[in-house]
Amino acid sequence: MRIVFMGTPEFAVATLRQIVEDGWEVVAAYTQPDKPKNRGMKLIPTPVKEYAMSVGIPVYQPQSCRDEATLAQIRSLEPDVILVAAYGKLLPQALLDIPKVAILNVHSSLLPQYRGAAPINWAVLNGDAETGVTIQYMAAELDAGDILLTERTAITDDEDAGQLYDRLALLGGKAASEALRRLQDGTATRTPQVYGPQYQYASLLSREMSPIDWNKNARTIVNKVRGLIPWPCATTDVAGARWKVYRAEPAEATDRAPGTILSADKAGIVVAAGEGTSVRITELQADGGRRMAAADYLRGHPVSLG
RNA sequence: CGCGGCGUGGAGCAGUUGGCAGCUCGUCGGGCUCAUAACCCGGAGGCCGUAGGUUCGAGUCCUACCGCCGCAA
Repeated sequence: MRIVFMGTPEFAVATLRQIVEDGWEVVAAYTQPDKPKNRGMKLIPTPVKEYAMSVGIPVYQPQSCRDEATLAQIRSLEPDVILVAAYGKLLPQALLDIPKVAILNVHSSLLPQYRGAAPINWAVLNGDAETGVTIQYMAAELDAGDILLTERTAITDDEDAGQLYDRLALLGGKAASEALRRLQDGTATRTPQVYGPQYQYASLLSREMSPIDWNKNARTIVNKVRGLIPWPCATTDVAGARWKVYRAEPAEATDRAPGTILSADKAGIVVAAGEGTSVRITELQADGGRRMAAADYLRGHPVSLG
């Protein structure tokens, strides 16, 4: 089968790498145009572009997938399957109609739960015990396509969204490869999503979500810390400094007012939270500094209790 | 040329208008203790990111470069 791949970040690279290594014929890779990023606003190639070029797959970076020139170009590749993983743009119906066999998408949640841009983060933010990946036949409506297969995986209490991202990326790659195999074998099934109000939409994260509300209970706060990794990260302002909190865990019960610093030592910085709970911050990053253990931070930055 | 912060013993930081390089932790040795991540005494460990410049004298001022971080994306 001739496969056209579409994807952009590291998550997509995992899928592309998996199908390449499994021997599927990838005739082209579509990815977002290079954009000015990072300090100095240098033009940075996308992870998919870098990987595709390293294995000799032709790379295309159209500004839009809606113009006729781009559509014609994809048609000329005569794909049996288009495989999409975190491409970053909505695809028009005209594009969905191109492949002879199917257009599939790797989505990092158990659809129909968490349709949208940030499914991995929301699963952790909500403290879910389980998530997974879904291979769907793409539909015009975002993440509403029929399901080809799902793979489930447990989320542990102390796993952050960044770690889960890496795991789901690998799982997604394997699932995608399996889906291609089923398409080729003729054993692929097709199950419509049954959507309802019980399902949450996983909207894009924003910096406004960062500040920690210490009136919330410890579990909720810890989930926020885990869920907002690696961006935008949970933050809190302490004694004139702003901390990005990278790792935290629920600590002992307390009757002190939420936001009160109960202790600051080698074990971490314990802050009172809501409902009589408290949170131990064990890893953080202050302005201008690098990410470090709370114990390291305290050596050069005395933190007063209260 | 997008904006800004920072590079100082193993770790995290301070270093005032240029004038002997400090603090907390760790580490090593000794002491106290039933005991300890506690406490006391003592020691080792720094080309102050790199290369130039100004100066009697530079961690500190000037220039370039390297590296790290945040914003912005």
